[in-house]
Amino acid sequence: MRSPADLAQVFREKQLKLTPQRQLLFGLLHENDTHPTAEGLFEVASKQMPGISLRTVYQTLGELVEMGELQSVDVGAGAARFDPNMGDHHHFVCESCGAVRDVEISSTPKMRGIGAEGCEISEVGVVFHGKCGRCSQPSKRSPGQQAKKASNRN
Amino acid sequence: MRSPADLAQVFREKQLKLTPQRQLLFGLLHENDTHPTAEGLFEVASKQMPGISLRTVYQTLGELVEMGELQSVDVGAGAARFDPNMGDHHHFVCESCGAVRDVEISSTPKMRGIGAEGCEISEVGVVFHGKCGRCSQPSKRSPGQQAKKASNRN
DNA sequence: TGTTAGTTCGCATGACTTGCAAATTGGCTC
DNA sequence: GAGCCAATTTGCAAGTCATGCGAACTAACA
Repeated sequence: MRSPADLAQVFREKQLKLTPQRQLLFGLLHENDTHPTAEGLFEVASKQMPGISLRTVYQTLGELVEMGELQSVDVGAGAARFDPNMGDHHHFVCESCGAVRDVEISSTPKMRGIGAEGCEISEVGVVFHGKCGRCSQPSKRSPGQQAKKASNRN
Repeated sequence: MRSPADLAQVFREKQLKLTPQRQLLFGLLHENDTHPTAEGLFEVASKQMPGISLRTVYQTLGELVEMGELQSVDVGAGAARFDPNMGDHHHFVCESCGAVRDVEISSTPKMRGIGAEGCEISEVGVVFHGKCGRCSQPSKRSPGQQAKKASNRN
């Protein structure tokens, strides 16, 4: 994802208005690698701009995804996550605390066998499930089961 | 997934009742490799047992997943899919017709880099998105955009 | 400053799923 | 076969996540 300043440029080119709501959301996403949900982003945004609507957050995130400036990640645990990292990467989901992390993999998997013929693959998504470093250490207190609600944590 | 007869045995062992609803659902799942949604399975089941409740379908599917006789597959396109194939495999989703297919992959991806240390991986899910053989053939009429509703098709 | 197309926002709605409690029933004993 | 009881089914309500709609608002340009 570009810097907020670059995004302003892109918006101008596309004749999209640079509203305070959008600026705030761009900024929050840019400084954020925790893969927040729309709801999570809304909560943070609300603190800085009390009147902002959840509807606007969904709207803006949807636009950014359409513009290819943001990707929507579905890790199969409730709400969609939003990831400003548009590089080639995949995700790890901690099933204990719900945190989502970007990961690299050693090689992109290839389909083979029955299903492979005649299919046009446009995208491959790899999601690792397990326990993150913090949650798998038995000595320290686990962050607890928050997978369904965790939204803006690391 | 076991045959319906074997399942009856398993149920008896676990002191679970063998109701007509369960028998019907086991049978339908067993003869089905289309990864139906709960709703899709309910529609088929309703034809053979008009009074059956969608609630019961969800309930029964949930039990089978808990028992490890069935897996719930979230391909990030609306409702969860249910897959009686418990072997090690992954999925291909046609973004045109919504069909879900089992696929094998050449090797299971490995995490590396920043995210890898200290994480306990319990499961790796790979989902290929693209167009299936039928939908990618320009000569034939495409089955159309049904990804959000397709439930029990191949 | 005036205009206007693009935005925001609240509400309603839709899809999917689960909780709850009453009614029903499978499987057991007598 | 009758009776019992816990498991199951069922309908309804409700929760979560996401989007459509239309009125009110506003950024950007003349």
